[in-house]
Amino acid sequence: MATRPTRPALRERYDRRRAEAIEAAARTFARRGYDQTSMQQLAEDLGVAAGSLYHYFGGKEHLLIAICDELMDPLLARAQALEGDGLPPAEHLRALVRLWVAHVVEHRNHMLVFQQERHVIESGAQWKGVRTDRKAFERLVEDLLARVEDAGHARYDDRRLALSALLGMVNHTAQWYRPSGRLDPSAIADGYVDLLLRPA
Amino acid sequence: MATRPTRPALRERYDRRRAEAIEAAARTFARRGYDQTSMQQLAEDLGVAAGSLYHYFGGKEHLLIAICDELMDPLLARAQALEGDGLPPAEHLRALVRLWVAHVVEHRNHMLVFQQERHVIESGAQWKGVRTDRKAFERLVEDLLARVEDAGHARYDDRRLALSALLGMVNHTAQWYRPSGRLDPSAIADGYVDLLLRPA
DNA sequence: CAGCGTATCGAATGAGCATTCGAAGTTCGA
DNA sequence: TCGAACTTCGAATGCTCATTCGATACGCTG
Repeated sequence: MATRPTRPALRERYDRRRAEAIEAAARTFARRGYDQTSMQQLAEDLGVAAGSLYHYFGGKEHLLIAICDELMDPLLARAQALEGDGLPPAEHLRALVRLWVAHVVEHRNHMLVFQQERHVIESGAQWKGVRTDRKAFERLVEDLLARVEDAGHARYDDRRLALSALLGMVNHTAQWYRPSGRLDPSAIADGYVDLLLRPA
Repeated sequence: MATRPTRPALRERYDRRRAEAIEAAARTFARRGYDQTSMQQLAEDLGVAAGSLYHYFGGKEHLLIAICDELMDPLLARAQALEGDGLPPAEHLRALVRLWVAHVVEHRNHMLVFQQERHVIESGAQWKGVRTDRKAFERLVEDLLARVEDAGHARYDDRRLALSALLGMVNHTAQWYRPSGRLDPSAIADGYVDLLLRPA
């Protein structure tokens, strides 16, 4: 069962193999669904025996948790880092949405899994961290929208509705984005921001 | 196996029981997930034996198909009916989004299942009808957005991006809407439309 | 190169599940 | 009321799957 090597020389390989497994799992879960994917299939994708996965993960659900953590942790961290840059509200919003869309696009398999398995994540103590991160991120966006409004860059009948709309459009991007598509992540983000920013 | 009674007197009961099963399945699939829900549990929810469900449905997947059909068929039908009303573009859009949000809210369990099982629906011949309906609906919205733009009610850098944004925000509504919430479906719809309509 | 921490294997285990089906019960229509 | 159509039952079937575990192989480190 999941034991990180004590010997430093072995950690790099351990961490790399573990990350590869998460990446492959995200890809396969996104395509076939979490429940429809057996540990056997996952192991085949990686070219190892099924039992070997249990050296890196306590069980199948740990893979799911790892996928969600890989998705939310860096997103929240980057969004929080942006807070310190002291940008004016409208520019801050644009920068945040760009960063966010880029993250969604970069991790679209993670996103698809996250959305598909919403019902699992909503309940269960092992998911508390993921839920907390998501709430913190949404809170951060909401506060920024308030500042955008205060600065006169927009006027919403209902700010929380504007927040939900933004969450919906950005997260939905994972469902249709293709790397070979017409628009790059920045253009997509700007298109969204243009819908949200208009002088009062 | 699924045989609709020939005797008219029995059809009403058959149709009702079948519809109840679909409704209950949508509720439970939305909460626990399709794969995590056993036919046994579904049967218990309905107060019947597991085997009895097979009198109404050929198999578990038929329940899923029925849920998606119940979701898409009436939505597409209502949206198409609206086309005949000859409304000017901006009003037409508002009417369509109101109808659409109301439908999503009314069938939010169906929507959640539809979204969660996206990967199943994307492939497989038995899902062609559902896929066709969704495409037809999206096409209809896209054409309407074009008319809105032509009429000078909005100007999008990229119309398909505006379409994706609208799809994202409306469909996302199923994830947060609560009947006891602050906003009613019309107010939600109007909030979305306000983001999309602005003079060029 | 010896030995321990590490990594992988792969067969075995046991649980859960969708589906089947023959029997028993129920309801309608004549 | 009788027979046929319809409905429900629930135990049996056979499969898939997550997980375990003892054995084996590998590779640092001293």
